[in-house]
Amino acid sequence: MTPEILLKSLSDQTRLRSLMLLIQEGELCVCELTYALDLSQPKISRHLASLRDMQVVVDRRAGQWIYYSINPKLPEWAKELLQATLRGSQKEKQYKADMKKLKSMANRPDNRICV
Amino acid sequence: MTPEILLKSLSDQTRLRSLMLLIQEGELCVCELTYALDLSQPKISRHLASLRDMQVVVDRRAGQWIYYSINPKLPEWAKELLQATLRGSQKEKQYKADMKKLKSMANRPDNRICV
DNA sequence: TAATAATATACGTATATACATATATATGCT
DNA sequence: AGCATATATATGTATATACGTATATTATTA
Repeated sequence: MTPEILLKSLSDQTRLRSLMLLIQEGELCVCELTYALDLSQPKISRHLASLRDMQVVVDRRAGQWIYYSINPKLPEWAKELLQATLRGSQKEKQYKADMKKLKSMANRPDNRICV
Repeated sequence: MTPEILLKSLSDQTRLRSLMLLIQEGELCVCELTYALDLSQPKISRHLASLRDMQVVVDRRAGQWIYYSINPKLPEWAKELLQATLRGSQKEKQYKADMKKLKSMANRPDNRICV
């Protein structure tokens, strides 16, 4: 992982919003992100795929659902960068709205691994 | 300053390389960055202007030279994000080469404010 | 096995971003 | 004033990136 790759992954708003939720929630499936961010499924899927390709996140399949989470193997500087980003994001309206929407989602798949 | 803006400013390699040198050196003029990064003057100038517009850096004129430095008013999370980026960058070949080139520059303007 | 749900991908298009080159502006010096 | 140096900007072009829509894939359930 290089700063260039990690920063590129954070340079798009959809990926940034997704990652901020992932940091907070541990792991989320595509449908949860689609709902929370109010964006189309292909759009979320495409951005998550690019995050996976860049090894910023990892995925695991659980039945129909594919759960994404921050790659635990990220180097320390990268994790700290993400945490700093989160601290900055938590002041933003958009971030707060996203979290609220996520929490309000009915029928969230609950077979997740708790983190 | 928002994460979106700061991260966008870091998503281009020229801006990233410039910022990494600025963090280390305190302040640098356009000609020093042009030399250290081995890029055209307009390219450096354009990117520094965009960093200034985004308020990531500030500038001051000293005679013919215009010195750029990290905006001291950046919020804490942003400074920490930049430091984390620096820690990641210091492992990279490119970063090391840039620093080496900078140090090797003859006739660096020396009327800088020490930081 | 058919139908449904969740996710992924392909493809054409639109937009943003960076680039090189040329030119303009500002300062210092003689 | 005239010239050199440092920096900035304008312009057209190329490239990267994101987008919407349609379709494919994979797993579950009836």
